[in-house]
Amino acid sequence: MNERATLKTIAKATGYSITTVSRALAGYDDVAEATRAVIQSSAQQLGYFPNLTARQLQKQRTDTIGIILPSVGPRFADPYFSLILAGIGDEIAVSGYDILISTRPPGPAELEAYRSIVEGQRVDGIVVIRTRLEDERIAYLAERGFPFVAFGRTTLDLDYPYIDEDGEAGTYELILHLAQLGHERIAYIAAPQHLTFGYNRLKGYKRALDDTGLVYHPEYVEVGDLTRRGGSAAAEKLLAKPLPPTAIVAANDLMALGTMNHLQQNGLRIGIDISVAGFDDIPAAEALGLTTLNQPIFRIGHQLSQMLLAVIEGQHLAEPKLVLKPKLLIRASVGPPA
Amino acid sequence: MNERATLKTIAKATGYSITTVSRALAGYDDVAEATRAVIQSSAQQLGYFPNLTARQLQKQRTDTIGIILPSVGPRFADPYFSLILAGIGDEIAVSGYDILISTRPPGPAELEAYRSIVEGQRVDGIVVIRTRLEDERIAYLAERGFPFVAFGRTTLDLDYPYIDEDGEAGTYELILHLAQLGHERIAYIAAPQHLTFGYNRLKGYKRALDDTGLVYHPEYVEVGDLTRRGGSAAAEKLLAKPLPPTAIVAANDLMALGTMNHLQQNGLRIGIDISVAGFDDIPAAEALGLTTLNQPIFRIGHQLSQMLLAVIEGQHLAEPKLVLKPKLLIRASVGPPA
DNA sequence: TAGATGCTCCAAAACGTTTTGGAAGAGAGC
DNA sequence: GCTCTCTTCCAAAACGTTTTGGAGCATCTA
Repeated sequence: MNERATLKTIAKATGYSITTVSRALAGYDDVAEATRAVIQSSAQQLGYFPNLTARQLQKQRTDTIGIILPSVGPRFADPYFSLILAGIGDEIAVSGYDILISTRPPGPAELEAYRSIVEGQRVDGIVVIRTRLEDERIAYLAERGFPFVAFGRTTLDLDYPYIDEDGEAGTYELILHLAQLGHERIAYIAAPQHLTFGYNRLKGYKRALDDTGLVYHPEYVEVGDLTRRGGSAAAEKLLAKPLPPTAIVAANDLMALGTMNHLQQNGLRIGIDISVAGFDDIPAAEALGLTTLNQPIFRIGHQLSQMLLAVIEGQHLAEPKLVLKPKLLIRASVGPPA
Repeated sequence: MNERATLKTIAKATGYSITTVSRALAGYDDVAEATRAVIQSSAQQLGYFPNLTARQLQKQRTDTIGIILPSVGPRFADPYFSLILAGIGDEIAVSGYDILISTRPPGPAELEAYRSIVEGQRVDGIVVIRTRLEDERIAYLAERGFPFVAFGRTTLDLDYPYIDEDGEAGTYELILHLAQLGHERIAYIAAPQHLTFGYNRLKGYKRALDDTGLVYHPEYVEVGDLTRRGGSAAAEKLLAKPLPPTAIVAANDLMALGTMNHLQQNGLRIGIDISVAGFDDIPAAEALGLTTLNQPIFRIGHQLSQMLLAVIEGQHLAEPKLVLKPKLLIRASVGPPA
């Protein structure tokens, strides 16, 4: 690395002051066009590029937004995260913003990362994804008054902008569909219940059972860890019941895939001997004919970006709270009970 | 946002100088334990947190590495990117680093982003992923002498650290396997040929045909855009040939999935009427029984991180160039020709 | 008692930028 | 000749940190 050209370098080279050099390059009109030309050509020749860190310090803004991701291995392979990230990154880029990503295990280190990023002034705003019912991250950001938007609601009594899916309504519709097909023993592989979406989706399951006159049996509900493996393990337990379910609904597609794996290994024909459904509509779902609920995560990422930028600029949000109903996609993995 | 506490605030509050406050908090031993205690408690009470931007400016390092991702919509959903990102992020985090992500469309804006991030001193190092045969990004970084590692080789005559898969050997082995099963018309859906991995994988295909006495027919090769849709479109063209292939190999799993979709829609049974194989072993591949080549992308991300950190610290790399052979996974999507 | 040694502390410079508040000089108007 | 207004420029402060190179003072040694 050869030494970098700074404003001072150019100032020395051209004989003008640092101020003038700065203003010339920034396009201010209190510098003569002739001098501007001289300065610009000198800058060009020296390969000058402004030190963005210094600029950030001075301007007190970073043109960067932060996202903290849960680590814990390849779980991140969860298409959910990559899609939302793509949506956010794509959209935020057109406004000239970048994304700062910290990966932390959930827990104290995670909150510490939020503090570090916020108090350390490394970003102008934050997107919180996969909210929890009592989300300390949101509590912190709201209390701190720092610009942020969330993908997901909480049970906290706080006023903050978010987008969320209506996981309850989606699951409700799906269960209803199964009930109408004649299923009476519908098992559910739930997501961890401290996660908002996990809680809401399970709520939809229970409400649908209620409304269709079916009884809610806790033994037909397993909690999974959102991975394929977890889905497979839960399916195994459900199949071992004295009276196995005729349909298994998973709280996300990844677990539904795991369920399908396990069922097939046991010689069951999906959609004929037993029905399976998921939630998310990840790319593999279509390929496998998995009945699921689609939410346009990529576009939600776009919208979250736009909302966050508005918040950062202190604009008033027309719709600070958005709850989107997912779309039921019926595919071959679901059929009437055997 | 209430006003932030700085070193100056603490200095005023405690009566010590900024220097002493700074050194007390940084743990230097030239400050009395009594004063340190006073300063620490004051910092605590004022909720002090160092401004990381200022620190970066002073220390001339950011503890951040940069990655520039191609934008272009949901394509990013490509599990490739999310996996490598997860691998890098996970590993880099344990050393206290963060990741700065810019998403740019390939082209001049992309190179500009590299310049901005490098010259603007926003990161200490960069990971270049999905290299191209003549990669201007690598040319730039190498010429600039900036710390970086790449996932992928180039044809440039430059000495830089990288990890790459042996896409040629992998594809070669796969084609060989098909040939041994008796396939004679093996079609290939290639990746764009300016991408290193695309070029290498196709090379393996050609070499395998040669070595097995099969003839390379250009009309059995389509170039796809790496998406499901692209795979499906390519498969359609291949099926329309006067003498359709008995096996279709795609340069990545996503296109293989698209191919499977298309074939199934046309009533063909995968692995029986026609064989399909991919490359990458994305999560869906196992679920669908897709024969493919596995490369441990997540772990490669880990290794790339470690290499980059070593480069940043100026260490000598034991193995600056690594080419990994992918592992052939034979699944139900492949069988003898009908 | 002079000098040396340790322990605490701090002023100032530095990182590289932007912004503030003029100053110097030229030309215009009276 | 004097004031006013433009135009062009710049010194200095500011953003918040770390580092450099001492200074002041008490205690110890010879």
